Order: sequence, then structure tokens, then C-alpha cells
Amino acid sequence: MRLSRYFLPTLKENPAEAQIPSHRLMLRAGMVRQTAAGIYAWLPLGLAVLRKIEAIVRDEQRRAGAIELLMPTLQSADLWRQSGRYDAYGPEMLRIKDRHERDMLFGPTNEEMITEIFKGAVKSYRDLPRNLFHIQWKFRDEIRPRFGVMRGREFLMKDGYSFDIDVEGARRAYRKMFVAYLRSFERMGLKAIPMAADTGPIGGDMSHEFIILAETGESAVFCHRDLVDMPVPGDDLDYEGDLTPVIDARTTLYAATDEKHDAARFAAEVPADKQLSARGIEVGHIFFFGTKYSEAMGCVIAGSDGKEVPAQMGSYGIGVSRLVGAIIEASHDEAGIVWPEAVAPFRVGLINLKSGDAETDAACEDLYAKLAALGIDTLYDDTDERAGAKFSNMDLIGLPWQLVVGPRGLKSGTVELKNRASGERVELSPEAALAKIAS
RNA sequence: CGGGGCGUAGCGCAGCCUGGUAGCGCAUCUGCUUUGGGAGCAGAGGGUCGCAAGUUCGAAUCUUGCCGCCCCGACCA
Repeated sequence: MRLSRYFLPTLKENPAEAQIPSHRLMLRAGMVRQTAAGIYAWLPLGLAVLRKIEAIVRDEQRRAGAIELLMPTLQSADLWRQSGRYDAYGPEMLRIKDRHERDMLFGPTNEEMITEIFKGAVKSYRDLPRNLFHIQWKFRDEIRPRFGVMRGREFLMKDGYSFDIDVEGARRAYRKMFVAYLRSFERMGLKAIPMAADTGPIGGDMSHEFIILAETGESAVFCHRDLVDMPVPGDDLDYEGDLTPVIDARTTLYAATDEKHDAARFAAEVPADKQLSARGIEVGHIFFFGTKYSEAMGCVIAGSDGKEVPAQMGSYGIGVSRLVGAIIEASHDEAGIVWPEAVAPFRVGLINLKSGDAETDAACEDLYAKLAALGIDTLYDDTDERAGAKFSNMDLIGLPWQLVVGPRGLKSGTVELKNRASGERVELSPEAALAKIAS
């Protein structure tokens, strides 16, 4: 993409309303614009990141055997009356009337709808297990939206729902998602720590929040330090194999958010030098809730004995739009964002230090074409801004590689390659620079 | 919802106390000079001062009501 034809409205100064780094940087880097409290328009650069995250989530869900569908944002109130949640949900649910005065709502989540869809289609244990997910915009009328996309009212969420004939099956489904979540966050360059979460009336050990550590996190967290860098299963992982060792390794070490924190247990179980108290951002939440919805909505399945039982269900959420902010919180410096490669909106920023200079232009065009041929997403700054402004802007938007081309280097046949994360700069021949980027 | 704060040009702000018809920096446009880490000079354009009512000869400024936004708290992907 040529910057001269792109839409990238960056800001030199910090907008007054933005308090935390991710919010500030997303506004300054031209990723989002706020249109109302907690509601954001995603500009091209922000959308590019959102799509990258979405793609990783989708890929890992598929690997774990989940099937994608897409449910609507608007739902009928009747559906929610069946589960009893229409009254229970409270003012956080945005209620709407259509022209016929029918009660509608903008979905804050989809348990009712997926259960309704599922029960009409599946009657036999032979068709289980199934895990269905979608990635769709949600609306929750938060009391206090804040921190940009981290706590918006409208947000993009991956929500998945598993259906099993019995509790043991549901446990397997839960373990798959547990591991899929570890892999998803790992691929985004995040260190996510699963922490026991409140299971409500169901009880048991089947609810975890996935927390990433960041100073500006909304909740205080306490855990064993070894959890931070614990290795995550690689691509050779077999989801049909035994996943319990992966999970046990994490659940046996202490990890809790402040609601579940037990200071005495923390002190007793975790050696002093391993005690980590920090702040965290919740980026995912998995939950087993048994027959809560299947019973209320009549989603019954015939077992091998011919008896009908309500499906055992779980739900699995990832805050996709929140992750954009969370990744920035975890990865930025004074100059701007530092994107992990996997979610960067472009892999390379090609900087033409002297647009209009025939040799420099030609060298840039050549590199730009070669990068495209290699399938490498490149943002080519072909504008006639001054060098300093181009450097600052490129640092701000945080692309992993900056390829700097100017007359001075070209004289000796070199370009400069800068790694945004390490700050390391090397002078290389154009070919060597391409090879390094492609590797 | 309770507490605090803010709303003046695209962004950041001053002016308000003590009413007299709007200003600064950045950005934008034109020209010249510059050009490897957010240039300099000269000129130009851009504002329903959040909205409404009131007080007044006169309101960005005073009064009242409303709207919007931000921060702190209780809740959440």
C-alpha cells in the first residue's frame, strides 16, 4: 500500500480523552475514531490488525475442531424470555423495538440463540460432540465504558458453544478450548495466564479467565511466576490426545484474580521468590455451565440408551477487539506501538527519504515490487514529508520492519533495515535486506 | 448510578473571574529556502465558542435547563 493513497490520519499530539497507552496510541496511529462513548469506528490500520487477530482466533478454533457459523447481532426478546434472562440481564442489555412494537435486543452474547438453533437440528448423541463458534459484534451497555476499545460498549467477540451428551464429554470440550486459547494468545505474541474464575451456581473447576499482564490492567492478579513463561503446545499438538498434562501443569500452580485471591494460600503455596502480584487484562473466558440453557430451552439429546437428556454445554469467549488494545498495552514504547509480527497491519514500512529524487524513487519502486512478489505486506511511505516526520510516523504505527532508502545509502549501494522491536539498524544491500525480511 | 472534571478551528490549549463581537501552537493551503529523526521565513484559509432559553444596548464570558465526553468507585469479553 502506498501511503500517499492510504487513509492513515495520524495525530502528533495526544488526544485529551485518552488516558492509557493503548487508547492514546490507537487514536494517534489512526486506527480508530470514537463515535460515541464506548463505540468506535475502525479505520483501515486498526481494521487490518483486527482482521489479523480474528484470523488467528479462527485458525486455532478450527484446529481444535470448532465449527464457524454467524449469528445476527439483533435478537428477539422472546428467545431471552425462554431462558429467563430477558428480565435478569438488566440495563446492560440494549433493548430495541421494531416498527411493529416487537421487543428486540442487540445481542450481548448468544447462549439462547445457539441453543435454539442447535436443538432444532440435533437430536442424537451420534451427532455430538459439537463446538460452534462465531465472531460477531456484541453490545453491552456498560455502566462506564473506558480505556478505548478495552472496555467498549460495542465490541467484537469470538464466542463458542460446546454441546456434549455427558459431563465427561463437556470436560474434553473444555480442555480443547483451554489449550486452543493458550495457542491463540501465544501466536499473537502474548503471554496469557489462565486463572481460576468464579463458576457461579455450577461450581467445580470449570471456569478460567485468560489474563495477560499489563500495568494498566483492570484487575489485580496473583500467581506463581513460572506460569508466565510456561511453554505452549506446538503445531504437533493432537487435540484428540490427552490434554490433561498441559492443563494440570497450569492449574496446579497458584493463579487468581483479586476476586478469588486467597492471600494465605498464596503465601503458603508459592515460594516468596516466585510470588508475582501484578495487574492483568482479561482477554478470554471459558466456562462450563452444564444444562442451564439446554434445560430451560428444551435442547434434549437422545443417548445410546434412547433416553433424552439435556445437552451439557460450555461457552468460550475471546475479546477480539479488546485484544487489539491489550496487545498494545503489552507491546509499546515511548515512540509508539511495537507490533508482534503475527498481528502487524503491515510487515514492512518502506521509507523513501527523498521522494522525487529519481534514483531513490527507482530503488524504492524496485523494492516495493519485490516485496509484493514475496507476498510481504508493505506500507510504502512515498509521500514528500521530511525524513524526521516519516521516521516518527513509522515508529508510531509500529510495523516490525522499517526499510529506509535514501540517496546517501544508495551511493554506496545500501539501504537501512531497522527492527522496530529491538531498535537494531543495519546497512545492507537491497537484496540482503529483502532476504532478511523474508526469512 | 454516586463523586470529580471538561466542552472555544482537524489536534492540543488560552480567553470566562471583572460582558464590548475570538486568539496561540501544531496541522492545512501558496511561495521561497531547506531536506538521514516531527525544518525556517513570508503569506492565506478555516470557528453555529456543545444546544436552548433567560438577563443585558451588547453574552464564549453571567443565570437556568438540557446534551455530550473524560476520570475515580461498584460490574464485565
